[in-house]
Amino acid sequence: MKKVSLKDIAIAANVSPTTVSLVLNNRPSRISEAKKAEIKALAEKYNYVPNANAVGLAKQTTNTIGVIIPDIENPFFSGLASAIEKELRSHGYNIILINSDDKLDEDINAIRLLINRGVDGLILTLASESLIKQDEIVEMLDKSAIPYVQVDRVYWQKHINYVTYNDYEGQFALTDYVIKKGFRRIILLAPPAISFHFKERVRGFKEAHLANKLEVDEAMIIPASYRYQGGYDITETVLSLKPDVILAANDIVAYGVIKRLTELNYKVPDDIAVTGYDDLAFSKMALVPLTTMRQDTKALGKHGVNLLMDQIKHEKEPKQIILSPVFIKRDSL
Amino acid sequence: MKKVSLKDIAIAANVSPTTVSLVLNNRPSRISEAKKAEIKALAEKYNYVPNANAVGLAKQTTNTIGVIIPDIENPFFSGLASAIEKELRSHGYNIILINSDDKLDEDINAIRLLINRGVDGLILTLASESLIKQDEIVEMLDKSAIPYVQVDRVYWQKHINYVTYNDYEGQFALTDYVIKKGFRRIILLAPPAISFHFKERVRGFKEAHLANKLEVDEAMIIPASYRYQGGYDITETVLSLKPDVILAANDIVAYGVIKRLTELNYKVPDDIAVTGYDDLAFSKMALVPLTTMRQDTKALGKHGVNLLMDQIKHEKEPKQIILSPVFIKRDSL
DNA sequence: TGCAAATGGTAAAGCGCTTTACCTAAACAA
DNA sequence: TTGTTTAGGTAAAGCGCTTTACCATTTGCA
Repeated sequence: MKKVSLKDIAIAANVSPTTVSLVLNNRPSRISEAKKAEIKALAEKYNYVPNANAVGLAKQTTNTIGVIIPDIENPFFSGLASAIEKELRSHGYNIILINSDDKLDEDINAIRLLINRGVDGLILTLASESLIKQDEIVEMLDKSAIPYVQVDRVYWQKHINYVTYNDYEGQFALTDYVIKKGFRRIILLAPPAISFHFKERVRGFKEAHLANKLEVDEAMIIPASYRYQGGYDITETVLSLKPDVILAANDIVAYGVIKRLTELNYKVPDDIAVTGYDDLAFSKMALVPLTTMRQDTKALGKHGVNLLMDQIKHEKEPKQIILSPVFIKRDSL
Repeated sequence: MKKVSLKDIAIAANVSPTTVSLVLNNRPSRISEAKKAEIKALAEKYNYVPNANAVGLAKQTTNTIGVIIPDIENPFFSGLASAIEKELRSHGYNIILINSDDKLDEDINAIRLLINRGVDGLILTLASESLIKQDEIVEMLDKSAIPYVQVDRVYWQKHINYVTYNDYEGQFALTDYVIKKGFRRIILLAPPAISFHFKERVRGFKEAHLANKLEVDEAMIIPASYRYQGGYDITETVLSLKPDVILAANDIVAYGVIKRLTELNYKVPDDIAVTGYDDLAFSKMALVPLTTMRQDTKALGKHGVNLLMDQIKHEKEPKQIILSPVFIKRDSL
């Protein structure tokens, strides 16, 4: 029942361990095809699995990727985290996942810790406030010489690998749709003002108005929160603006809004329409199925991991990926 | 920026690597307290982190735990999986997670694979059908000499570590509550007949009737499914039994039932009441907040991991834990 | 025929740690 | 004085793999 080692295979094949290693790793070498086949067959037969610790030790690699996520309780990020985990696992990597609580200090500590732990790469979705200390963070990362990629929240720097969604395009599409539907008192419950997404969402909102020859009322743009409670709390205030539709920063906020609207005896979408953003998995089972822009966390995770693998395994040039969200029509509008 | 090694500490402290290893691992040894303190201080100062691969290689351990889960799409199991992962991570372990699709063959393959990979331990929630081949599976596990624990779905064997919830107690409490509320046409949408939980749930259901001096109508006990679609599909059939309350096997099934009932113009709970089982996280945000029995996946995961750690690190006697579910009153009844 | 190049490998060091067996000097006992 | 403990360490092997430099043969070619 003992595990077979590379040495065992070597003995069985009557060659040196070197040869077996070379063959099984498909290294360029001058081993004859016959021996190669024989060794591979033996490895297969004995169900040989390399000892990851030994490989890691010899190669000076930990087989571990550090992942930093701002808020694992948020279904968008938990979806993202699990997408990243699954994808990394399929590449044979272990994961150290750190929840930064959307705090800059935690981010910096976490990055230090992960570098110190000797991770082979980093996948980062940093705290909103990290934008301020962007330079410092980038320097720290670059100096470590550890490959990294940014996901969802990105610094837009050309030497950094990143993948994110096109906020401008998404918010434009949503707003345009609403305007063409005839709505005129449109509230944008924007992401927090310091967030990575605020600017482009607002730009999309405004340009959609201009494209439809409508004036933009700045008062209708309200930077808010990403949380359920935030949507719930702000709803009553927003009502004083007499909206006929509320474009929430994400699905969760939309649910908060809908909950409060329902309590206040407004019917959604008959009295006031609401849209979300993200298209979370449970949106179909929810109180009111949500009209929203889909941002697929699987895609984000997959591309993020692929970018990192390109860095680690092939040392490719940095690459940037900007995905397009997809408009999803349901009942909330 | 290079990582400090044990040797570096040894040089700094002017002792041998052996000494450093002994001290930092708190091994029984004859190193003076003064040196111990000095070495620990240096390790701290230089931010020394042992190379996991080297430790693993020397100790002949992989620092990896295998986890088998039947259906990661099911929120109960995804909650369980993430609880287990979090807990294992906090103990410094890596995880190989395998989704068996609730299939016996996949379970057996997965167990083989994990043993072969040399995992340090296993956490298992096996396929329902695995009950049939219980002996074979247990033999395979025991022969491997790798510590393992069963979670949620367990074989009730005294030499196996396991943690699960008390189904009898939960179903009794729920049924009793319903009866005392005055309901009489009570449907039990039981778990699948071959499942680990069927028997005890049914027993709880029956004994609650007896305790209230009511006859049990076997026709009202319907083995069903664990899935949303299962609940949805069976609802129309069940209506011919003129129920006034439907006790679903879990929350997901309850949502399926409620969805279908709503489509058929029944009001929940006014026309027909519905209860769930599990208390999934999103039950609060749902169409109808669900009355249910809470089975905390965090607790399950935590106890499971702790049991395993007891085996691995302290070689304790096998232990069994049976948790009590908690009744949660909401609006669906 | 003689030498370079190609062919087909292998020896051995080293990755960073753990662990077992051993060493030396001082303290103590007889 | 000599032998025995005790205190306080250390040397060195080994975990399973990768990798670099180095061998032997055989073949090709002038």
